[in-house]
Amino acid sequence: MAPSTRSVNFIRQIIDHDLETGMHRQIVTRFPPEPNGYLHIGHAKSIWLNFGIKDDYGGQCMLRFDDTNPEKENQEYLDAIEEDVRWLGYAWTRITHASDYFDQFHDYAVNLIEQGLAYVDSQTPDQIRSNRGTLSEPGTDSPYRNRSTRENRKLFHDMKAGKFPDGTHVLRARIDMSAANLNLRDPVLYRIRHHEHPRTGNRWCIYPMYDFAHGQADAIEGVTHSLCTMEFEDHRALYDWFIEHLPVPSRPRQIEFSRLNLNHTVMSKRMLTLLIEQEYVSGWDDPRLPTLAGLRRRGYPPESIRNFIGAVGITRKNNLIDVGLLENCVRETLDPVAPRTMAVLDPLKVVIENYPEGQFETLEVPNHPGNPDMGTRKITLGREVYIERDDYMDDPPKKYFRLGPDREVRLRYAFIIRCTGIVRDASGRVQELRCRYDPDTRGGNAPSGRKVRGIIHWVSVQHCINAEARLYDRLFSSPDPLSGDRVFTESINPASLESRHQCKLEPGLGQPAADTRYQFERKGYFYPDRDSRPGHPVFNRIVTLRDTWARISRQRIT
RNA sequence: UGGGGUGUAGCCAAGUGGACCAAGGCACCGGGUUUUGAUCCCGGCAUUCGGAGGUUCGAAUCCUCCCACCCCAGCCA
Repeated sequence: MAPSTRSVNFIRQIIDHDLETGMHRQIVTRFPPEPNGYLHIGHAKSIWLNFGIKDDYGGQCMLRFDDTNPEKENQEYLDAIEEDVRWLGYAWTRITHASDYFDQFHDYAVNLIEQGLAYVDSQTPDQIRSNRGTLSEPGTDSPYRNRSTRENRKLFHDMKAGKFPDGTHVLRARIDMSAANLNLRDPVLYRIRHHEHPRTGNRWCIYPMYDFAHGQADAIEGVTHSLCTMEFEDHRALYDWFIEHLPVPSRPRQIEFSRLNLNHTVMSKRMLTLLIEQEYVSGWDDPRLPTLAGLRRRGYPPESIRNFIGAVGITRKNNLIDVGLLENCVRETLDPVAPRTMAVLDPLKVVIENYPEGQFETLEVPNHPGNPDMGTRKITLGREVYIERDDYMDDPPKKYFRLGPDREVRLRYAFIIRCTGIVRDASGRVQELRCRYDPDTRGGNAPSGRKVRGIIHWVSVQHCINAEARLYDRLFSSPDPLSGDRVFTESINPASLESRHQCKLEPGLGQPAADTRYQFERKGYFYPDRDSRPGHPVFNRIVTLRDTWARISRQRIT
């Protein structure tokens, strides 16, 4: 982005101000995922924001696992999250866990009890709910709200000691049951959960709620700006209440921004989990998913995701961003660096009748037309080649520049050929093309001065390798699958994955370079999948090239 | 009918009362270059900022009212 167009998002403006006024000397942020699922591109926004601030301001950023609910969290997720953050290109100052501070949180809770600001409530969950009131009516005080400090201290101690079953008591803050902000109606601080925790094992049977853990963890870590998404805005009053009433070591400030929404996909962990469990997709790293693991497997370079987030920006507005913008970001990062190669995804055999049988010739071609530094490679041409099936039409429409009966086209980097015959199978389907080539048109321009508009890619029948290509498209046909009253899985795009098993590739692709995304000329960017086996390469299509012809032919139809 | 937010082009998004008859990106529409219908390049794309009033010499920016959309009633985060 040019300097003149660069603007600073509202959070950085706040930080700049806090630095100028001397409120802070160093900025500390944190990225606080709950380890109950894999990270997706929405998290990338938060990661980009928090770690980006750390990097640009010479500050600190913690990777903090918000592990306050042992029933949903596990080690697999902890590991995956670390890997994804690292892959995205960020380094944390420290890894921490909310559970690192369980002792401290407990002491804070006792502190509130001593101040008369917390009490043990022994109502049932149903009673608590119905006594909370509604959006427009105040709640009702719990009959246990006025227990003595002594009694509360004892009960809380017994909760901690494991003397009660789950759900029998909770510790609540004593704030205001008639507050307009529901979060202030005596929120639950601790609940009993006889459940093993991935890190603290069986040491605890009471676990703090998010609201009671998050801000205090921020304060303990010296977080200066606690950045979270808009749905926590109503919680800020509670966040501040704890900070004010507890002897915390610092005073963090919560600032909210809006989460990222992408069209033609779903982002919520609940929906992603459902797609995986019901096997609509193959797992958390299915290349159709917006998870970081999925995007990584698909072939998205981390840089392209960072650029995308930067392009989208940080605001407080609801948004639904066009996935086309993401696709544009990959193309933009891949175009200058991806080595070119020719690959035929849907092969149609062409026999060049006037090319001598058994004869081959080698052509030296550039790996990147715009960057000679990327070198050249040698490819082989012979009498038989494969071309793309849709580079031939029996009855070509206007503006179709490719092959048709008695039409000419250039084989990229090689000769001009003319289609002189069509071989069909019993059903009439084109099985093979017979062509003649003009030996004077090798490589450069035609001596006759003849211009051929169409250039198509090809591969030598005798020299290509067979491969599988997985062509991905958006997972949902609907731009906003969760809207409307249909079940969201009904709008899953049946063509979101198309596997082609008979692709013909240049032989060099048998051993693809490590971590390299290739451009299959005219077809898109491709990345080797981990399902590849010796003799059976598998490539994922990251994204197609921009395709003006597809647009023109679409217009013709509509 | 309670509280909290947000409204600038099809999608994002700058703009923080005066050089705004409003940046930039994506998309879209032209045109040029091109042995990828790719890339690249040039041009077009809001007399108007959710609406209506008002303050001011001057308003997208301030005030008033109205409208629309989003979030909140887990012992989830």
